[in-house]
Order: sequence, then structure tokens, then C-alpha cells
Amino acid sequence: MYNEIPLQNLSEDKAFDRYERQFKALADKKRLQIMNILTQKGRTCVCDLTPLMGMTQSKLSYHLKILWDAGIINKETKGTNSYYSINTKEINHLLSHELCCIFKPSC
Amino acid sequence: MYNEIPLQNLSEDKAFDRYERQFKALADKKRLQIMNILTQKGRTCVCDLTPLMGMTQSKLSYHLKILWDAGIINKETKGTNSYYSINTKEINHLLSHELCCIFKPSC
DNA sequence: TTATTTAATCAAAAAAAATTGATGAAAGGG
DNA sequence: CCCTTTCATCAATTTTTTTTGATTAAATAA
Repeated sequence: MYNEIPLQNLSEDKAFDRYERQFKALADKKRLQIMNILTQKGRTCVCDLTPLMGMTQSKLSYHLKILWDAGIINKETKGTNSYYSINTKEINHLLSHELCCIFKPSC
Repeated sequence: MYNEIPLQNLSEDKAFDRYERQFKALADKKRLQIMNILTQKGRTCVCDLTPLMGMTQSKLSYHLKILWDAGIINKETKGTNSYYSINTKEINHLLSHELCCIFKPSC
């Protein structure tokens, strides 16, 4: 029993992989706070983000990587600094207008 | 160091708890598939969902509870059967129109 | 009443994600 | 060149989530 091939899981399967990763990236309060700060302050470097988030640099880098891997934030390196910002297009694609307001400067 | 109170975390803090739980509920491919089936078939009982998802009843109940606890699906019991359906209002509140189409019958 | 069906829950095990502290790499400054 | 700053990554540990199989409860049919 339960060994039969499920009815779904053929084409949507791949698409859901991406959504799973993106929702997973947002499924953490600390990462939501990071998103919110990036929304309010715009492009921000890790050194400024660290005291704002009150977490160690190592932990912050870990969380930024998860958001970046999911494609919902952008990364830009200048000298020794890394600047992160919201990937507005991707966020608009994913979230409701109301929620986008929490993660978008224009609201 | 790192003992100072973060700038944020005062009012948004509570709000993000809810979003964290909802994104966490969506952050799993199996649960996304459940959402998609409920969208396409509408109100469905666990006994019909079980073969569609190809998973044990125990596991399915676990995942349904996570979605229900997050408030993104509705539950209705009739006799010994439990019927689940999308909470369209909550999903519209959370997700983009494009994504809602994947989780909404009307598209 | 007894047996059956449906679905929720529980405890233990397995798997995945987060935290910590240390190390390493790259860019600049002196 | 040496030193400092900034940030990413690594390995080990801790925490959280998921899976599994068994048990329980509620409704109902025989």
C-alpha cells in the first residue's frame, strides 16, 4: 500500500521546489526582520545590519545566504563590504500587495 | 557586545510571529501539493486526500494540522469524516495574485 | 453490544535547520 | 610587507521538524 505513484507530482513538482525554497526563506522571524530593515533602509551593508539585528556576523551571513539563495534579496560587493537589498520583482511575484508593503519602500 | 536591544523588534515583532507561522506552513513541497489539490478539487476529505498524496494517514494529518494551525485551510467534520478546504481570504491576504491562482479555484 | 471506519494524537527515531566559535580570503591602509 | 576590516565558510553541537508505527477516540453500521 502507498506505493502507487501519486496523481500529481509530474509537472508542478519542479515548480513547487522554487516556492518551497522561497517560503522557507521567509519562514523565520529573524529573516523577516532582515527583510523589513532592508525595505526601510534600502541597500544596506552587513556591517550596518549586524548591530541592527543584534546578532553575530556569522549568524547574519548564514541567514542572508538563505534569502539570497532563494533569490529574494540582491547582493553587491564593493571593496570589503557586501551590500544587500530587496529583490522587489521577486517579492512582488510572490507576496500580496498588502504584504509587499511591509517589504517594499514605496508603501 | 551584541547585548544591546535591537532597534526593531518592538511592535512588528508580534506581527511577524503570524507571518513566520504561515510561511513555515507553506515552506514544504508536500504541503504545497496539498494546497494545490484543495484548490483544484475544492473541499476534500482526508480519506480522498490520502491516496492522492500517496502518504500515510498519520503523516497527512500532521501536515494538515500545520496548515490549519496557520489558518490557511478550513476544517469541517461530518460524521467520521474531516473535510478540508482553502481559506481563500487568508491566502489572498498573504500571496500575490499570480500565486493565488495556483491556490485558488477561480484561476 | 461488538465491530468497523475515519482521523487525531502520541512517543521514539530520523532528518533537517540553526547556532556557535574558529578559520580563511579578499581588499585596503599604513 | 604587515596589519586591520569585512564578510564568507567550516565543523561540531544544539534545536526543530518530520517520519513512523501504534494507540485512541468518535461515529456508525451490523
